[in-house]
Amino acid sequence: MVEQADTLPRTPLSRDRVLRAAVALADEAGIESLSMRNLAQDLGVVPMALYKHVANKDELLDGMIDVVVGEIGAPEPGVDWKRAIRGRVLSAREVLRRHPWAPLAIESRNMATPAILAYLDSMIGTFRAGGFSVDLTHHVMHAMGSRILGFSQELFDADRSAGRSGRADPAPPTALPPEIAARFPHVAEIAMAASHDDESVLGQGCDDQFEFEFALDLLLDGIERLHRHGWAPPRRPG
Amino acid sequence: MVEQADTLPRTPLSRDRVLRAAVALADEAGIESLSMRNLAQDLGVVPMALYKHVANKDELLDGMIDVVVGEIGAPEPGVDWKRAIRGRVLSAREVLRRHPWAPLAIESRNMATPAILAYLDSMIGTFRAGGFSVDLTHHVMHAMGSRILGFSQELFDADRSAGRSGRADPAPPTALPPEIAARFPHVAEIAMAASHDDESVLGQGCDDQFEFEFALDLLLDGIERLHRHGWAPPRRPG
DNA sequence: TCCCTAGGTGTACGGCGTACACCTGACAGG
DNA sequence: CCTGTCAGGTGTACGCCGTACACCTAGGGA
Repeated sequence: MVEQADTLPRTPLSRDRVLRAAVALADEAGIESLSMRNLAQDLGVVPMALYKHVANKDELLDGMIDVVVGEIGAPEPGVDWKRAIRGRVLSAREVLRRHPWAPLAIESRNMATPAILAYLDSMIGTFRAGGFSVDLTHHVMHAMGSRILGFSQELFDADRSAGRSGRADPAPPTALPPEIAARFPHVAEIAMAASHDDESVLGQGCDDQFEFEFALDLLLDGIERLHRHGWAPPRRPG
Repeated sequence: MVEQADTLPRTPLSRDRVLRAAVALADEAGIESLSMRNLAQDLGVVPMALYKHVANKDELLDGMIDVVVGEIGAPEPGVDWKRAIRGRVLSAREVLRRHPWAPLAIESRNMATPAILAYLDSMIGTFRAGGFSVDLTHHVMHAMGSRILGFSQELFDADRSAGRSGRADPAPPTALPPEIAARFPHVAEIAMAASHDDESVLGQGCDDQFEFEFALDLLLDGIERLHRHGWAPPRRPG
C-alpha cells in the first residue's frame, strides 16, 4: 500500500502497457480470467478505457500473441540449418512454457500477426539458406506445423478458420498484400510458388491434403526406420 | 412448415438428441454460435431443459467430441502397422473435415473422453501388434501428436491444461483409475511404463521435454534425409 | 387413489463485450 | 490570457452468455 493519494497521476495507459498487463494476467490467472473488466481493474482503470488503446478483445489477443512471439530470440548466426532450426524451435518452446495460454490463443486466431510472420519468414529463410528448394521448404514448414513455434499445430489450416464462423466464410482468397510481401520476402516466395495456377494466399493455394500426407509419411517413414533399426530408449537417469 | 399443432408430442429430448443437435449446430453455424440458448431453440425447447441431459456446457462439448471421434471407422484388419495407422489417420482427418470446430474443441479440453481413449488405445494396440516396444510406441504416439487424430497437436501436454486455469492447478496426478485401465489396456500399459519411478498419469509421468525433442529430431532427421537425397516435388496435375 | 419422479418451464442473477454520450485536462493559436 | 481542439479516461446501458432454483406436469407403480 505504498500508493499515495489517488490524485497522483498514474502512469498513463498505452497500448504497450495494456498488452503487457494482459499477458501478465493471462500468465498468472489463466486465459479464461482475461476479461476486459479484470484487465481494466488490474490497470486501475475503467473497462472502457482499454478501448482507446485496443480496438476490441480480439485485437487485444493478437497483440498479446505478438508480445509473446516477440520474446523468441533471434537465430544464432553461422550454424548449419539443422542446428539453427532446432535451437530456435527449442527456444520458442521455452518461451511458450512461460505463457501456457499462448498455443491455444495462437491456434484459435488467424495467426497472421506481424511477429508471427516475421518469425516464419526467418525460419523459411534458414531453410532456404541451407539449400532447400522453395517447394521442399514449403512442405517441410507444413510438416513441422506449429511445432516450429514450440508446440504442434497445422499452420495456415483453412479448415481451422472455417470452424470459427461456419462453413460459409466466402472471404475472397486475397493475395498477399504488397507491403506484407515486401516485409516478409521468404513468406512471399512460398506464397507465390504455392499459387502457381489460380489460388493464392497460404492455406488456400496449397493442397492441404498433400501437405498432410507429406507430413504423415515423413513421420511414418522416420518411425519405420527407428523400428527397423531396433531403437532402444536412452538410459534415463535413475 | 409441416409442423402440426403445438400439442403433438415432440420427440422427447435425450442426451443423444442433444449431442447430435449440438454437433449439427456447430457444423452449420460455427462453434461460436453454439450457445445453450441457440441449441435449445433448435430443439424447440427452453434452455434449461438441456440441463436435464447434460451437466453443463463443458460436458456438452465433451459429448460432442465423443460423437465426432466415434465417427472414425475401425481399422481395417490384417494389414501391416504402417498401412493400418496411415489409413486410420487419414480417415480421422476426413471425419474432422466434416466438423471443422472439433480440433480446437478437442485441444481446449482435457481430452480424456471415452471415445478418444478408445481410439488411442486401438492405435497403440496397432503399434504394439506391429512389434513396437512400449517405450517406442509411447514416443511415437507423442511424435505423431494429434496428427493421429487427423490434425496436429501434442496429446497429453500438461502445459496446455495449465493454460486454462492459471499455473497453479495443483490437481494431484491421480493414477489411471482401475476401470479405465481395464477398458483401455494399451493406454494403461504405456501409462504404467511412463510412471516407472514416482509420477503417474500420462503427461505427468513422462518427460515432456524428451518427448518434444524426440519428435523434433524425428522430423529433422527425416527432413535432412529428404534434403540430402535431392527431394523433388511430384508432378502436380495441371 | 396417491404420491413419486423424470423431464420441461420461468424467472433471475452475475458476468461478459462493447456502443455511445460525456467529461476533463493539456496544449496550440489568436 | 482566453479559447477551441482533442486525446484519453468515465458512466451508463444493452444484449448476450451460462446456469441456480423453484415450479409445474404427466405418467406410472403401490
